[in-house]
Amino acid sequence: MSQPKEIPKNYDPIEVEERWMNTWKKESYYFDRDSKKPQFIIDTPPPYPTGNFHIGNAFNWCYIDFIARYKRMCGYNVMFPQGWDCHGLPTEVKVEETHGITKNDLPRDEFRRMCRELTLANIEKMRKTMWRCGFSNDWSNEYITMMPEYYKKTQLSFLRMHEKGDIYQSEHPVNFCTRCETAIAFAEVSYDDRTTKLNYFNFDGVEIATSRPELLAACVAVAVHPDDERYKEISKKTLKVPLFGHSVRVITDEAVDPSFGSGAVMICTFGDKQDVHWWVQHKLDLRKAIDLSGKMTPVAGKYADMSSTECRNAILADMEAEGILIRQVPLEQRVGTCWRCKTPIEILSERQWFVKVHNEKILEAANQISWTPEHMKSRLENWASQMEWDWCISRQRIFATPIPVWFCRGCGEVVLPDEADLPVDPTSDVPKKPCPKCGSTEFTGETDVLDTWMDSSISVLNITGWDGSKTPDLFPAQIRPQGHDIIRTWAFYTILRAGALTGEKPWEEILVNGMVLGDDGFKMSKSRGNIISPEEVVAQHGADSFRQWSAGGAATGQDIVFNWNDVIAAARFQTKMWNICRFVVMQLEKGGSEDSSAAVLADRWLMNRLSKTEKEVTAAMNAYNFDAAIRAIREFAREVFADNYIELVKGRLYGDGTGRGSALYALRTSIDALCRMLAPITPFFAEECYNILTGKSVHEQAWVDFEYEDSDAEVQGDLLVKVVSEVRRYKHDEGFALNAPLGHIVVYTPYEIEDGGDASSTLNANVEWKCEKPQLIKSVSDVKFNFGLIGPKFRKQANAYMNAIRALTDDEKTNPPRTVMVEGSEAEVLENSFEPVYSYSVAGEKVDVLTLSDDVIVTVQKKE
RNA sequence: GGGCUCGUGGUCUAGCUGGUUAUGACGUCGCCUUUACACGGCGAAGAUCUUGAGUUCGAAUCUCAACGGGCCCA
Repeated sequence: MSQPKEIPKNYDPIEVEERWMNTWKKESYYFDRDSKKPQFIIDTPPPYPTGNFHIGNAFNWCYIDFIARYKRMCGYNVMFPQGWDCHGLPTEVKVEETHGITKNDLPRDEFRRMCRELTLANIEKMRKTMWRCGFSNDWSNEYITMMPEYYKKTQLSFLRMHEKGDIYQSEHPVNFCTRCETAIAFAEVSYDDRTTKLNYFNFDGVEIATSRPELLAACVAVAVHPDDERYKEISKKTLKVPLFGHSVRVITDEAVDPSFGSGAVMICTFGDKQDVHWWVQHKLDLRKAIDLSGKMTPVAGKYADMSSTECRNAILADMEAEGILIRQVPLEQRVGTCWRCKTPIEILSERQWFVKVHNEKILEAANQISWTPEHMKSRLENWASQMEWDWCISRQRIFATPIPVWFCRGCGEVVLPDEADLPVDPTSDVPKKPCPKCGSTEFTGETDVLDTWMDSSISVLNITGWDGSKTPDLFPAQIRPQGHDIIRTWAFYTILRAGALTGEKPWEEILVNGMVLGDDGFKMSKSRGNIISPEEVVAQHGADSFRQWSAGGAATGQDIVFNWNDVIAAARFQTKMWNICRFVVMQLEKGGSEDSSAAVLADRWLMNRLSKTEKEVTAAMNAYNFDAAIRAIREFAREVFADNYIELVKGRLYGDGTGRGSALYALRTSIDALCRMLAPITPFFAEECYNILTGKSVHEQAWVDFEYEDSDAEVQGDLLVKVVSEVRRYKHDEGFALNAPLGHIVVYTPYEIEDGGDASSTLNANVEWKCEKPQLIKSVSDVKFNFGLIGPKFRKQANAYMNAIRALTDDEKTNPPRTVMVEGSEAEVLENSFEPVYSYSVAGEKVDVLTLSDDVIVTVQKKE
């Protein structure tokens, strides 16, 4: 029994949450490496430290925290680590802005130091928000990808994959952002619609349509479809490129669309991905017309040094002057752009580092992983099966993990550091040994750095303790929770890297959540002004309400529209629960002996419902269906527990006669189970209630396992509840107050019911249960069919059969004949295929009659 | 253009391994200040389940098509 406490009348989520926030210890969430419990390791997404933990992150973290807390209660040794994926352009840009510099003004080290400082400050802000949201992160397993202890592992993974031949360097076309002056991976390309012009011009006698005239200098061939009659005689000939004068072949290829433009297309190095295809397939020359900064090269002759736009205009003008520009038509196209700065990407050929993509292995691993929701797997499959280029991992930036490589100035040999010397920065460190090939001691350090996904795609290896020596004991993790927007990046690359470094799948399961949309249904963006921050929601309604919204706002995997109403409804549910809790505590504190089991009908009925609810919630939590879990909890708490049960037993509780002890037992058992089931979703609220009730922490309790089956109590209790609610409705319809005294009620039922006086007290009437048929006049008002029986038997004649039954007399409906006529032939009347529905009227007595079902009749004799 | 996904009362949403009266929340309306709660209780109104076709005795649920939204991609 708890100490009597003054329980505040109102629940103040902000006060309660801040109090627990300051009481709880971070140590209680640490993963225990010596534990005998089964492990449950979560490969948490490392967010980009922008300084703002946005609502999409918070939603994602709610799911993770529900899982972490639930699994702890189920007896798992849980690791819920927190990572930070630090490297990247936005921080570089922010530092340049803040300090009014460009990255090339400073030594690389100095610039990196500034980036690190900003990142650490941002991380600190985000940690605060996460703790306020009640997330039970394991801060002893925090990792920060920009720190030497982490990027040392990134470099080690590079060495390992290089050793195996999975990493190579080559000159190959790559997507390139000429503004950021760096190569980018396909995953970093986004697409924008734009209108441009399709220019038809005379190409040495052949009409050609192009949207990129500025690439004329880079033209290496003209292609036509092999079956195109218009170009039969020019195929395999050579043409002279206008304005530039070099000669190019005419090739034929099935991929040319004869209906687009003139049906003849010029191939440039490189206008688009298709050009790259043709370039490889037909072994064409390489003419680089655009350089890394987006300027035209000497290959462009007199147009050299122009920007591509200037060059485009100049070439069009020159074509016009030469009279070879035929016409221009508007063209809708989607153009690939840099996802950071939206500059249209160019495809340039430069020396880059690549990781080999083994599609089949990735698909194989993906198939060994359990996907929730299942259909998300197809996104990875589609992406993997259409990958054509290897993963370009080199970037021409500064704030990133350096590629640990030197080039020998004597012989050009690639020189790698010893593993023991990691981490290294080849731009400032030097190899400790001379070149193994030529003995030279002169080296050039690689200035390219690694794609950030090279850091984050080893998150699971990092948290499981990979050091390069073997596959860690803790590997693979149990689950990867993440959004569907990064399936083709983070999920894909992680599977790739885990396969390359361990030969295994990275996790047993992946749980994919949806995106958070603004309350207007659109993606949140500054320009729409529909951004909502988690801090804003928490400040108004508390973290628990926000968490309930996350759980119940949408089915798992669906995009979720932010909705203040749902947050408010969640806060109201807590108020309701708070009052239930207060009621229970008040009753318990009134004293009196408490039974050790449920003895009275309503109590047994409640225990039966509680047991069913527990099973439903457990199944939902196991399947990560948090919406179903919170829905089942709310339904039990509100409808079953508060509105039906508590109203029913108040009579027994207010008195001190028999039956009070049984009710106290039922109240305590229910509230205890509710607190524990709510603990993962509303940790603050559940803790406050549980603490008041027991003085203990709910988060140290085991998950509910309440077995109770009592089918008599279920049937009879349902009837009791139904009778009470029907009479309430009757009172309402008759204009009585619900607690007005009513007189004499008789319930005729097919079985004996002993309700312990609950119906009488709750209805304020003398309720009598009679196991007999009432003396009433009965008539048949309708027929109820059993479709499950009639359908399969009669098939197409089902309707005709049912019509024949309806046409029977009332007497026949009660005592059916053997056969009826169905569509002109005699058909057997199926046993149990229908039952008559009766209505009743009164014989003699002056009572009102309520018909609950065929065999349950309630008569009400109002008080005189 | 392709893949995935969604389209359910005014709004948001559950159900979607086909079966009798389609879930809940917010909003609306009526009644009730009953000793846990008016941030409440009781009740009511409100849905051609986007459209069309098909399968079936029976479709919100399965199939196909169309229209519309979203995401990812070419």
